[in-house]
Amino acid sequence: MSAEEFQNEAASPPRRPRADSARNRERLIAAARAAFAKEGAEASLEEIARSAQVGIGTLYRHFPSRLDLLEAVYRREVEQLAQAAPRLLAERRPFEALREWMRLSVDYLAAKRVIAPALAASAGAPQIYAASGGLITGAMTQLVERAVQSGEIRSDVDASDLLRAMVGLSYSYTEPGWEASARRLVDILMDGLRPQGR
Amino acid sequence: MSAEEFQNEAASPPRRPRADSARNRERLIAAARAAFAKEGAEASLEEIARSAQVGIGTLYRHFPSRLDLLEAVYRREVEQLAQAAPRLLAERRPFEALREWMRLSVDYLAAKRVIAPALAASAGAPQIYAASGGLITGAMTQLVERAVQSGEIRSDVDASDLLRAMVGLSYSYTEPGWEASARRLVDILMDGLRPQGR
DNA sequence: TAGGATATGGAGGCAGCCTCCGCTTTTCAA
DNA sequence: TTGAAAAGCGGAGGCTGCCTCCATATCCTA
Repeated sequence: MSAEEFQNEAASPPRRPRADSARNRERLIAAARAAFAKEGAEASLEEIARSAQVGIGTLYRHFPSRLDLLEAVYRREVEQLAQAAPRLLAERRPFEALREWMRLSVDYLAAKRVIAPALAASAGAPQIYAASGGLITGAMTQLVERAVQSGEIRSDVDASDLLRAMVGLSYSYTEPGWEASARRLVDILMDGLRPQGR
Repeated sequence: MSAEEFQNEAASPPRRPRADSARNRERLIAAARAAFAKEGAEASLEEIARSAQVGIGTLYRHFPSRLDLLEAVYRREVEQLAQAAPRLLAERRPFEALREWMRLSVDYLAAKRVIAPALAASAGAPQIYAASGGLITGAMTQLVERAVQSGEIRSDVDASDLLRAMVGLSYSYTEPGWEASARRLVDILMDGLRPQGR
């Protein structure tokens, strides 16, 4: 190891990241989110850079591969979904919080639907899913526990039941109108969750 | 309608399709099958044409879109799987025929796995799936009935049970070693099917 | 405010998509 | 068998997207 390298490692005081860099990163994620939702995982990266008003080189520095960008979008989606749980619980009654959260999760499934096949073709999928699974389950547990405690839903369900139901919702992925159908099913499910039927 | 057109429709003795055309079509399907299995649904069409030793123009005439080619490969796969059932039943004992057929179906799932996401992004999926579902169910029914009749498997199962099990097998699609795992599960399942446990 | 670290963006080279049309092969009627 | 028309072939060419590279611009720290 050379002298400079050693110095780099030992003495470098970590600079604050540049403001424009962070801003461009955000723009890219937002543009990518929209593009992937609209065009699928094969959306043109040059088009994404254009719509983020950023050079193609900038896109590639932040996200060296398509998968990196896909992953960033997915991660963001998961984080937002997880963060929504406590916010919803603070804002409304537990039952409505749960219902609203389930609705939000339909968007999450839309993202996952796009990303899963792309991710499947690569290594590194495990870590991403493991992290996201934990966040989702945690959020769900909060919501279900509160709703059970308040007596607004039956007490013999837990987060894993709803998780399974969500997977079921997403099973009809390939159909054209699946999102509308999934939303309808959320309502039905929520009605079914009320103590002693309605 | 013009005079020529009328004549075309009424009096034209249908020419035999050209031999080279049929041959090239077969070559293309075979090359595409290999390429899609190896590279996924995004395999290069020019590469497929090259490996079929056919011009790119020929590929496009036979299969105007990537989806058409994908569909032809899938349809072929389904037909072969369905045709394998009676052949296996003629060749070996019903239990072994069923086991072998289940193993073959892992390859079919591999094809479906590649094609489903591509098909999902388009219209026209319904007809394809409807036709394939019927063929598969028919083949399975034959195999199960014969194995039950001969007393080689328990009598309280039917084709739809196995179909469901197959879907379950394919559930872990995204994992890297899913094919090996699926094959192992086939064996376990077959053991479980023996009358009174083994 | 200067100077260096950091980030930008787009030109350019490459590959894949798809169309178009001049040329070749096959079929069929005589 | 032959010859002409139908059918099919194939690849050049135009276009778009992928990704790299580096001269230039911007930001952070002192």
